[in-house]
Amino acid sequence: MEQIHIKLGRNLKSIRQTRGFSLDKVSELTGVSKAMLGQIERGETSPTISIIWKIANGLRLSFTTLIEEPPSEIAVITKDELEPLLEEDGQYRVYPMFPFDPTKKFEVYSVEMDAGCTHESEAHSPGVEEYILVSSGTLVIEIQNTSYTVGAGSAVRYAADQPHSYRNPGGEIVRYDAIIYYP
Amino acid sequence: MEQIHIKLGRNLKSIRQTRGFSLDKVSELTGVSKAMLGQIERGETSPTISIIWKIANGLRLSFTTLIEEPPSEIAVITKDELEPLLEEDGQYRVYPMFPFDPTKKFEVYSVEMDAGCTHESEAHSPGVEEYILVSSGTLVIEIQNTSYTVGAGSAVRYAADQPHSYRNPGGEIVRYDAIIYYP
DNA sequence: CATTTTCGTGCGCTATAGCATACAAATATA
DNA sequence: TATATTTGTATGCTATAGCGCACGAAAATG
Repeated sequence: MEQIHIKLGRNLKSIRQTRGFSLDKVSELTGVSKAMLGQIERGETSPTISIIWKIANGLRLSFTTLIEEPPSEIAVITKDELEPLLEEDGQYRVYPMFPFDPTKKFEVYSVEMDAGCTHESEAHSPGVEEYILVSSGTLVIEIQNTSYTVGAGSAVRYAADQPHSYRNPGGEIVRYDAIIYYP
Repeated sequence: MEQIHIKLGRNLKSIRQTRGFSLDKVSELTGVSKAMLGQIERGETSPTISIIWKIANGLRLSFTTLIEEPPSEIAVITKDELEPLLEEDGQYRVYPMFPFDPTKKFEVYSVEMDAGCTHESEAHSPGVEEYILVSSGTLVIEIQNTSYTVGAGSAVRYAADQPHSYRNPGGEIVRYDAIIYYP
């Protein structure tokens, strides 16, 4: 994950420049010192929320405008370059394809489960939903004492604010993609 | 304006408690020290954006969730308790009824113009819009070398990214409400 | 050109963000 | 009731956020 204050600096500088402001002008509008503004733009510092608030106020910016990723950027991720999270003795491997990002509301990862493997998952917070898309093998999901069998090409959605478990009963590896949505 | 870090602390504490987490648990989830989390909740400190980022990430919260005002609060504002911004020798008085708030995208103020007064306004940033509702008297707005006469009960909307001026040609006071929208 | 003004960065200093640790109160376990 | 365990707070200490000021480069003005 790229450092947040780098993003902040880039955004601030681009906003300032498109408006044709100097650091002095922004300092006057926001009450933040010119030197500090320069450091923020260069990503040399991680400002406090008070300073960010002053900047957002003085420049009449919404909070997210300062933090958000500049739109439409292409990101290609391959499993090879990712370090999987290993559980169940390495038989359950989680690849964080699109890790959680506070400016969004979800995260996406791919999972590989070896034959015969079982994985228990704790209850998440209320309102959290999981979307599972099985791409190969057959996955059994148990939730509220009921088992759901999901073959390759099928998908499930369920409220994840309760304990649930994944099981690969077959003889071959199971692969699925999971989307976790946070309300 | 209430200090932002007070709000942040309140929100964080309420989120933590509804999820039934201890400070230790949150510290473990976020990588932020327990002591710091306590201080943030008590509003004793203004954390840096890096820390807020860690918290949002660890708790799977959107950025705004931490900052936003708890919904549905009643706020009553009267002009009497507001200090107006005086311009044009006090003949042009601006009352900030709902000052800009980075979690919203607009601000609202009421204006009083004495008889014969004129006020010039600089061009705002691109995309900014102004909504004017005249409540008493007659206001003349000049924009792009064209004059628009707006009587009591009427309203105007225009792109404010160009110079514009307000004039009260009549013999009585003019009052109007203005909404400034920032894209 | 010479001179002034405007711009961004570098410097030294103070206040405070942030950590690890220790502590006191409350709750749980015996 | 005594003993752990878990809670939040208080205490130094270090790193750094944030300021005012001054500097050199660039642009503007004469």
